[in-house]
Amino acid sequence: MSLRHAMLGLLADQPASGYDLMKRFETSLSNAWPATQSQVYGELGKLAKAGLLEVAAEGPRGRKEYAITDEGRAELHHWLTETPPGTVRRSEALLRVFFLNHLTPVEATAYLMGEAERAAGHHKALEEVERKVDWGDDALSVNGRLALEYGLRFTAMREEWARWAAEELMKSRER
Amino acid sequence: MSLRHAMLGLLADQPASGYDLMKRFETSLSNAWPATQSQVYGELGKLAKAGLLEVAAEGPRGRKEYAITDEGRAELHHWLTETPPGTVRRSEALLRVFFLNHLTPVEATAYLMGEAERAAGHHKALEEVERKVDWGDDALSVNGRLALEYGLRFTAMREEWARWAAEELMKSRER
DNA sequence: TGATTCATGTAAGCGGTTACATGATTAT
DNA sequence: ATAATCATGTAACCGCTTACATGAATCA
Repeated sequence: MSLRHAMLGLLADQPASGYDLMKRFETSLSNAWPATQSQVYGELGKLAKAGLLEVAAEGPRGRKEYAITDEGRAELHHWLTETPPGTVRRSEALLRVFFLNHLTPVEATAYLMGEAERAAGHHKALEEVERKVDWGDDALSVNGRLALEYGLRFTAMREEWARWAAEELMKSRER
Repeated sequence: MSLRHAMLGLLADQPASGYDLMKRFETSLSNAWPATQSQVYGELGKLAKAGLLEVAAEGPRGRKEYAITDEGRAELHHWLTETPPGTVRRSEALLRVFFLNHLTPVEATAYLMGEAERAAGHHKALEEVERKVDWGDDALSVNGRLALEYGLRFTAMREEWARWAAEELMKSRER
């Protein structure tokens, strides 16, 4: 149930509509926890019904601006401090590694080199973000930079690993 | 639809029952693609109906041993070589980083240090696996070692990042 | 006036988790 | 005997994705 907490976290900074939240998901959270429009609107309704949010204002085009309640803040705090983060991680890319023996050496190497390039591309994209965003000293900038650094280290690690793995495979094929 | 390909990949090595597959998921694939018992049995039925698997033999206790068909092998090969790996990665741990500003400095640091320790623990567990498994020169050993190395690098990276992030947070709080 | 942006919602379907339910065979 | 292991299946539920559906307000 991380989506609801992601939304509570965003709304803890300032009130927003579903539409606003979607934009914020796309720009900041998309690499950690993507969400779709229908999901966001659905969850807004549930959170309001549960008393964790309330409709603070209504605007043109049926716009509903949601604000977090004290109960919502308490739930966010509880989630952040009392519950251990879920650790279930699925990686389709890693899964494939287990089946590389069903490919020819050429195909397997091609896959790993492709992985290296995908990681490198992702890394470059993150560097681009780092350059374009003007980072302030505000809380969101600080947190965003921490998350970005995680992404940079992760993509770098993935590229290095993939190149290493390609070499390992070649070595073991020689034997 | 990675589960079906994970199952095809396992069955490409040798025929197995649902029960066998479950054990293999638990030992080798659990870190890349966990699966539950009900999922495995359900998918076996679907794959057999689709002609990618067939019941090769029946044993005691209603045991059904499934074998991959040529069609199944073709599908596995197609998946491995023609389709790009899905890249959707959700990380609850990273998501929380975006909301660290809603915690006190003490709480936030505690969270990051906890992350570092969780990563270190996971790292140690993988080292334990490395020590206990007797790695041969067979295909599964080679692939397994590649995947294990990925895990080792990943957990090391996470620990380092978390310690770095905790320091960064302290620095920015001083200002 | 016509395109773009803002804005909200519903419905079908899929993959995954948890829990329930049953029973045969083998090892102690 | 009885406990552990082997073995298969079903049902309810939840979160997420995709697609559909509608329309008001603003900008060029």
